[in-house]
Amino acid sequence: MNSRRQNVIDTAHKLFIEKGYQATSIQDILDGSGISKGTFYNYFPSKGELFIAIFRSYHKKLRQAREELLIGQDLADIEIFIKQLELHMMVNKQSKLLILIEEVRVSNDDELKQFINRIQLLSIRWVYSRFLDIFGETKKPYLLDSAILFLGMMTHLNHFNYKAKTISSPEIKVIRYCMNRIVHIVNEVAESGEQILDPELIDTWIPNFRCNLHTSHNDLLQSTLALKKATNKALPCSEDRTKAIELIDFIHEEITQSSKPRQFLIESLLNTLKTQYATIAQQYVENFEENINFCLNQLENEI
Amino acid sequence: MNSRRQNVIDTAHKLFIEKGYQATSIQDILDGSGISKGTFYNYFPSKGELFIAIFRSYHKKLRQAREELLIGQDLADIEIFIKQLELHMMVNKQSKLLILIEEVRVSNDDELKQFINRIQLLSIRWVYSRFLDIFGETKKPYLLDSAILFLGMMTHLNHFNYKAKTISSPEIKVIRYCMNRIVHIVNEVAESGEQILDPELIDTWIPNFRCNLHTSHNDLLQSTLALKKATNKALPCSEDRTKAIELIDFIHEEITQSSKPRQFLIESLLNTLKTQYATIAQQYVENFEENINFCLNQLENEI
DNA sequence: ATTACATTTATACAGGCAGTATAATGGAAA
DNA sequence: TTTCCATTATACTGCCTGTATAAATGTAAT
Repeated sequence: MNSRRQNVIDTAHKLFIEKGYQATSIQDILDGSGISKGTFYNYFPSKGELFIAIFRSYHKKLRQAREELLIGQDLADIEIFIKQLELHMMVNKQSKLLILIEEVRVSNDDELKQFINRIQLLSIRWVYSRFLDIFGETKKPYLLDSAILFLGMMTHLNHFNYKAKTISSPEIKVIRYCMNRIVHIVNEVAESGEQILDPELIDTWIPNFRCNLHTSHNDLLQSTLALKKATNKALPCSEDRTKAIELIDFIHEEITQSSKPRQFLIESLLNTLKTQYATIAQQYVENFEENINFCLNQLENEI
Repeated sequence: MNSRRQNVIDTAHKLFIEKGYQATSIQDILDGSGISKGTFYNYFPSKGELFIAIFRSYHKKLRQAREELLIGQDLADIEIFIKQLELHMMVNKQSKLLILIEEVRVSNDDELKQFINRIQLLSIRWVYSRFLDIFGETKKPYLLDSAILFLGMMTHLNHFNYKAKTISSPEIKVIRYCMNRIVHIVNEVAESGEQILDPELIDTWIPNFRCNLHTSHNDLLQSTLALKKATNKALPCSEDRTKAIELIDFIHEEITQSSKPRQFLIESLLNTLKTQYATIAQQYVENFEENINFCLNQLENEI
């Protein structure tokens, strides 16, 4: 049963928060969740995979919520970025995922280490891409450095601000403090031309990025064509038909052309497609959506 | 024998660098250094203490070399600070201590974790105190934040710069990059008055700081008085006597009054005392020096 | 040279860990 | 009822740190 599995995940998460990952033995988890060893290894191939399962469930929700904050907003608005950071910190505060990651990052489990590494890179890439939104293409050469600095500042300052429990500043203050710093930094380095790392590097660091993209784009193209065909059949009214086709084409282009497809846009448009033009044969829409998600996942490196 | 012990330390260090701390078993160390288990536990009470022994030997040398760079220099000179940072990075590069620390920081061994924690705090305090030298008392309220930001930036940027092996910037470029950033930051936050953490906090974070200082200062006073008495006896020439006494008093005050005694000054003066005024009974000078070192160690928290 | 002491070795052991293997048990669908 | 699958209990492998101990070796003093 799936709820049993989820119960194990929740129990383990609690224990990890209490005692730490390494210090929590599988026996502890068995005792805590009232299952037997056999069942545990039926659910998860290893302790490391259990951790990944915990992380994944949070990360997916977080990524969605983070993207939703962008809906209808100006991507260049720093305040929106700050809201996103607040969200991150809120989730991390209650789930203690960042603290656990710190611990797991250096565990014996090589697979787990690789996973964590990837997570960190993805978070750098996210900040980098948001900085690109905020500061614009002209500042691009300096934004990987800036993203790294920003995360370094945030991590450290947060850590010690957390240590100073009794008189610590609220999280939002730390966020704004670091944002104020980074805005100046970006302008400085752009002016002086100081660069440490070329932003191109980020893609080489994240494995599988864009390597299987070509084939999945091909699949997407197939399903797009099929969907358009079905649309032409389903919508006799020429006006509706044109609009629907335009919609489909836009989505397709957003995914294949943009280096960072706006997920919230795509979701909204897909919804329109499903509700407004319900006469289109469902199977084609579903197939289309499936391929879209596959591509998006690949862009996000399906962590 | 001590060289045997040192050999174990060196072997273990090599293995830790190759395979990591956790992945290196004590059996590996035994095989590598050709000793038996009994001898190992005769040398070190635990694997964690072995790690601490490795770290200590490097750290002590590093601290000395770092202080020596200050001799005869302007403490406010940023270039000197940069030289010190270069030294740090050079040592860390060959010994991989920072990487090992990252790993050990989250091990199961609570004592070890505490030790690492302390190391990190000491390094923050060091940067903070150097910032105080460089930026002056007027900027003091903002310098703990700045020290934390600086270390955060350096750590992160270095990490990823190291990752980009083939085309990575030299360390000195990273240091200068971060220094340029922090100079601007200090001025910014001083102007806008933004503060996250009160510098007073740093002393509360580092345990045992100044708690046993009183008694050791008392001991120092005793040996100072004894030395001055011996000096009076040993130096008939009134001029020499006055100079020697002034010297002793200066050292005593530097240690008891200054919150951060200048070690290079003290060392130099002690040397003068030993060579120029050799007629003073050796035992008193030695006792004096011993007490001085004890006090200094306590200030540095005898890691 | 012999005695006395400290260090070192070899080896067995305790207790804990992750993960495997397997036979017995339970419940649900066919 | 039988078949099938998830679950349980339990024992096991092989690894780890750290302890215990008796025998061997070296070393310094008598």
